[in-house]
Amino acid sequence: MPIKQNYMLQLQRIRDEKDIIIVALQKRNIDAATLLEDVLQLDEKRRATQTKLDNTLAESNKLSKEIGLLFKSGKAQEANILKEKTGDLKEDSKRLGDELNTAMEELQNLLYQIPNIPHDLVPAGNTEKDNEEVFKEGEIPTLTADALPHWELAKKYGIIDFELGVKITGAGFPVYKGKGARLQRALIAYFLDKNTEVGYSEIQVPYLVNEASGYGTGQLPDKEGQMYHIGADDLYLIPTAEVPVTNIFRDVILNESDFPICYTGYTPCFRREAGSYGAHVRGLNRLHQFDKVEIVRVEHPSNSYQALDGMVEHVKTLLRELKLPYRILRLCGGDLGFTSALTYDFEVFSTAQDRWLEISSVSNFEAYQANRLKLRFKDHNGKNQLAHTLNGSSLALPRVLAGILENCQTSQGIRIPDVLVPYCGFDIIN
RNA sequence: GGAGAGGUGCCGGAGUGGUAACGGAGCAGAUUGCUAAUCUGUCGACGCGCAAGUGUCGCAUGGGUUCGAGUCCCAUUCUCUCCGCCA
Repeated sequence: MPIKQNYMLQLQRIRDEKDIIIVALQKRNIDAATLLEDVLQLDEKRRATQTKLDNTLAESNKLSKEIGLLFKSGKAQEANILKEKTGDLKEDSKRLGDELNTAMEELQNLLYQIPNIPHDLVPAGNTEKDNEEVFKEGEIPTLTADALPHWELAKKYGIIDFELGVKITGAGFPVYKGKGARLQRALIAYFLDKNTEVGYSEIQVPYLVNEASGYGTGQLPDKEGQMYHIGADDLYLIPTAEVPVTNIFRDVILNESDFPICYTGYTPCFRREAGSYGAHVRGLNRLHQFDKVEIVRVEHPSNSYQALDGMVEHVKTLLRELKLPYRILRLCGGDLGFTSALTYDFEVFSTAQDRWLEISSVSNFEAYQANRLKLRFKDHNGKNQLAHTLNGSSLALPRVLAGILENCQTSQGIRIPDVLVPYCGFDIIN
């Protein structure tokens, strides 16, 4: 009888460090005490059941073997006597097996409710107001009185058509035209080139993923309603390239020498954004479909924070070259993603809107995703350990575009940042 | 969409009801005077144990038959080949 083989390495940590975990999760404003207690109790029940089941099965295996040998040597009568003794064992093992599966399922459901444990650096706090600004760079231009927000500029120069998108699909699906479309393509190519230059290998992945992949990176079950779901085939449109790229490593056991693993990929991203309305979703601020270039790393646990810093530095160089004013925030516990241990958000300043727009989110998931993915590596002792996964946007296109339009507007038109000119083939939109 | 074949460990590949051959890779240990060879060991998950160890489960997935299932039955799924359709 097959027993479900869920991977529960998290359990060991909960057993060992329950109190530490409870304290750490308080940063997320979660009181996990009861939940963890339930987990431990259920775990105990599960282990007790498993021991009983193992013993029952061992006995019945032994009997079967004996029966086999008796039949072989022609002692059918003795064999038949033994046969009669197997009935109870069979019943017991069926009952225990069912109990075990139920316990494991319940346990798994509880474990899915536990978010990642925040890193020490994560500041306490509830909302985005409590995020900690750790870096700021770039000149915020002084705009003239007739400066326009990007959606007006987009209309004025005919480069983005929001209404047309509404006609074809609905709100949040803009149509990029002419130089607008070309600028998007230029940004994608530029980002991919910059990423590959520093060692990320370019990859193209599917835009639809199955349920297992959604669970692997943690979008499921936490963000069930945020992804577009194709019912007929039970597939999800990806909300980020993180999902397909990281799931490359689902059920994989790496060698230590495989590290570091660095991928970059461009994909469109699809998000339902259920529940977000209002002025803040105007123009390119919040879309249902947008383009993004992503970087993903799989690292040895001892190196993952160094890798995180490296990713942050790399994203900085992109914004520096684009000459956009930006800042970096260390997300507080309340704003931290479910699966992340430490996240840095990059925000570009939208001059005409007088607000900051998130354009990148760089995170270390430590072993959280690896636990779900069963992504491990063999350490020098031959033991399997969970690897660490990281990812970051480099970058999300629409808000970069908004930043360029608003910050680079002049009376002559939109001045394209120098680094993009070779990719665009023009230096001004007018 | 129709028809057929198939899914066995890291890879290759046997196994048609009695408890996963064999070959290779990688890794570890031992040994040998040296770009290497040889020998031995070596899959994963979970439980118990300080440990040595030991038990259970795993042959695509889920059920079923049986004292016993890789092997038989049912369902699902994926891959390949041919046909159809098609960028």
